[in-house]
Amino acid sequence: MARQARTEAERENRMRAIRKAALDIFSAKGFSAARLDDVAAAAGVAKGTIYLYFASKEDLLEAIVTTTIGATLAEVEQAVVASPAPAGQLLRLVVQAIAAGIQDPERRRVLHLVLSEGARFPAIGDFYHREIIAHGLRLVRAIAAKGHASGEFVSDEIERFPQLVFAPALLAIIWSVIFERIEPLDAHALLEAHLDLLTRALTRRPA
Amino acid sequence: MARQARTEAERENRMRAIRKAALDIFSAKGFSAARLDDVAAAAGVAKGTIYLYFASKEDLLEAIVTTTIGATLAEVEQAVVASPAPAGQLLRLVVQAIAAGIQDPERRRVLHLVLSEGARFPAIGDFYHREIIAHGLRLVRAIAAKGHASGEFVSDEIERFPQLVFAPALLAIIWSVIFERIEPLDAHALLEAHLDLLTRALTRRPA
Amino acid sequence: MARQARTEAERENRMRAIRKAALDIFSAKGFSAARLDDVAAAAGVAKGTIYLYFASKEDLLEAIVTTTIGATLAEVEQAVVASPAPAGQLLRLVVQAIAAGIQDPERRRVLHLVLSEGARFPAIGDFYHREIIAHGLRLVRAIAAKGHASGEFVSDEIERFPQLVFAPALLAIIWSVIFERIEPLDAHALLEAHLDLLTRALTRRPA
Amino acid sequence: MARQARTEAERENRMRAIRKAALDIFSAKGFSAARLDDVAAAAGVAKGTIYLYFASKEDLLEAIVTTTIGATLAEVEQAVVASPAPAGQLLRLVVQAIAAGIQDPERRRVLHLVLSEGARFPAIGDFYHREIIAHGLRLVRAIAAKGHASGEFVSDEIERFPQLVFAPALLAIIWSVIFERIEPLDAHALLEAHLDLLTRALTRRPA
DNA sequence: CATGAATGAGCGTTCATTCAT
DNA sequence: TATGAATGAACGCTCATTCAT
Repeated sequence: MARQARTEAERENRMRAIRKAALDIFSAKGFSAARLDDVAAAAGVAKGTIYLYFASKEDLLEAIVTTTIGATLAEVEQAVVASPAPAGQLLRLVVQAIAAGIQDPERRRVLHLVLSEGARFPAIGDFYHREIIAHGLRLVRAIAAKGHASGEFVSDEIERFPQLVFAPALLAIIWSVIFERIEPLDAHALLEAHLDLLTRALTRRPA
Repeated sequence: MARQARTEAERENRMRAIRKAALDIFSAKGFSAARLDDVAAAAGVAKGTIYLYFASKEDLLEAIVTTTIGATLAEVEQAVVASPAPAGQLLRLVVQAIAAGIQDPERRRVLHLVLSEGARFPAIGDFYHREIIAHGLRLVRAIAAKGHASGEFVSDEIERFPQLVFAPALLAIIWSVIFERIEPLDAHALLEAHLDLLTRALTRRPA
Repeated sequence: MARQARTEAERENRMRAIRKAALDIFSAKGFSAARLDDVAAAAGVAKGTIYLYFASKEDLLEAIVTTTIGATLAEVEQAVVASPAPAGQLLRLVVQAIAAGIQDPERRRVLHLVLSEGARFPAIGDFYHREIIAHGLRLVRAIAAKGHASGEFVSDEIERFPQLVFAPALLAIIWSVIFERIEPLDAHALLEAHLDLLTRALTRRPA
Repeated sequence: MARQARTEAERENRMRAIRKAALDIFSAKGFSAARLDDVAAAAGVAKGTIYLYFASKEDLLEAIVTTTIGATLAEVEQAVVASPAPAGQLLRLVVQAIAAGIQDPERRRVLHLVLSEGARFPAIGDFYHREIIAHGLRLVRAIAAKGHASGEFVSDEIERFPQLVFAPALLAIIWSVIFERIEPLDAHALLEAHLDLLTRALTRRPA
């Protein structure tokens, strides 16, 4: 029998362990095909124990997604809001934050889960849009508006479609899960190149 | 002979109907959660009939993916190979072909299936990489090389990372499946903006 | 694999076999404690087959009850309605019909199921009251009224409480299931005695 | 000593509370379907505590039955044994004791438990027969014999089948659990009518 | 003693696959 | 070839029982 979790901290540890195990199994097999037996085994608990912490398999999936929010963007948001730096530099901060964010394999797996299962579980799509996507888009739009207003940016594409800033990161995540073993991709360098292109396309060049 | 031909045509029709139905169901529920009962019902055949045409549920999934290859890129590939047009224009052709390719909801569903299930079914990942991805990357690389050699393109980012050309399309597909209902996205305009940015960044022509 | 039931008659046979097996198991273990594995084994089918015929375990229980209605009382009802015989004799017919009805061990088991599980499954209580109880009470009341009107019966107890006519049968059923092995009870003789008492009490003829 | 006594009293209180709660839950859901979680909650103790007082769920069921013996019949037995009263009057006492006994809803629930689960748990059947049934039958037989011997009773039906005296009470219990909500039944009046019939059938009438 | 977290066997139900017709 | 009844392994979830605290 696993040590009983009587304090709140122990409880939280136990939940984390189960979520971690579930993420591994869900990522490997897909949510539907994953078996809670395997999750339990991976977490080192009995099957029934999972239900002491999560109401259902689906609830466990949602817990995985909702507890793995990157603080990354939030920090950047803070830093950017009142920064006097030029827009180009702020954009660089954002892309670098994204790059850092998808460095962690665990977070990458969570993101892939969102992409794979989000369509079937509206709660996940809603949550992710509300907590992550919306913030990211707002942030990019703010920077784009600033750059546009100051004359630093020559066009408004990323103001209209801030998603363009994040698209390569999305591709990197998917690539790492599906095609990495066939043709490796240096996600970091990819985002560097992306940033270079973005910067060159947006910022006014010296005469 | 005629009888054989008629039978063969009927066979093909039947397979198509099953694949079509399966795509609908798989997309709606996810591969694992989808039930062949529903597929059979949607295809208007008995459950056992499916097994006369496909060896297993997984085989059916692979058949869906492998038979829905866009001829689009192949055509473009033909057109581009010996074209005397400037690289920027060729790139435009490619992005427009991509835009056209993801216009069709059916193909979008197939692509989402690849993204969702590709990780679990190497055959799908392999196939998709070999038949679609590799072609696309090679095509973009060829254009990039041409543009670079002629001095039309000032940098080599998309030669090193041709994936950057496709990333927004990928995002559009995923967005349409997960976030469309929350926040609509005009995929066509998105790709237009993407092309503008890309062209400007690569050619660095005066604003 | 059990022979496929393609005709309606075969289907009905299969259903009957499953119901029969379920009755055996439910009676032996109680509805809740009974396992469908055992039912399937007893019926000679695979577990999944049960679900081709019954929507759920509970549905199977209801099917057992609703398909084992004694035609007995119905026949008596017919016979009694327009009979010119004295009420005492009609009452005798009813009690004898009851006696015959609980002779069959299978029907006795069904009745015990109703008594044991009826409290938890209102549908069963409703059905049984509507299809069996109500008929029986109405029948007895009609006889009692007739006897009373003609002066044959000197009192109205069984008109007010027709249940009194059936009570010993109920006891016999329960006794046979719980106490028979400890102290046997001759249900037939019990009902005979009951009828004697009843007749004497109602007609008050000299000893 | 005092400490021991207090502890013992507390122990008994605790057991009573658990039995009471268990009776409620077992009655509502049936023994098998009842959950000890609910019993514990209803008793205001932790689930594990139940096992400090009862060896198992089944043991708890048996405890409920064996501790809820009506003192009623025992009292009557005492009163009847050496009474000079006529048999008819003694019979009246017995039936009234029965009526009083099933007035209490708690005892009615216990009786229904015995009827529902007695078939599956021989210990319960045995106990109930030994402690309740046998006494009741012996008592009625004694009265019947007395009445017969004295010439007060004209026949021996209830000597041969003393169960007939109790049958309506059994029916009343079952009715209250299953059919009451559909068609109410006045148990007290039912037993009154039963007694009237019995008395009229048995006792010699004045010339 | 009391608690309630943990266990793990168990069960109702599902569904991909098979096969008799 | 097509059907759909039958199969039986599998899985999510439950809950009586145990045991560390």
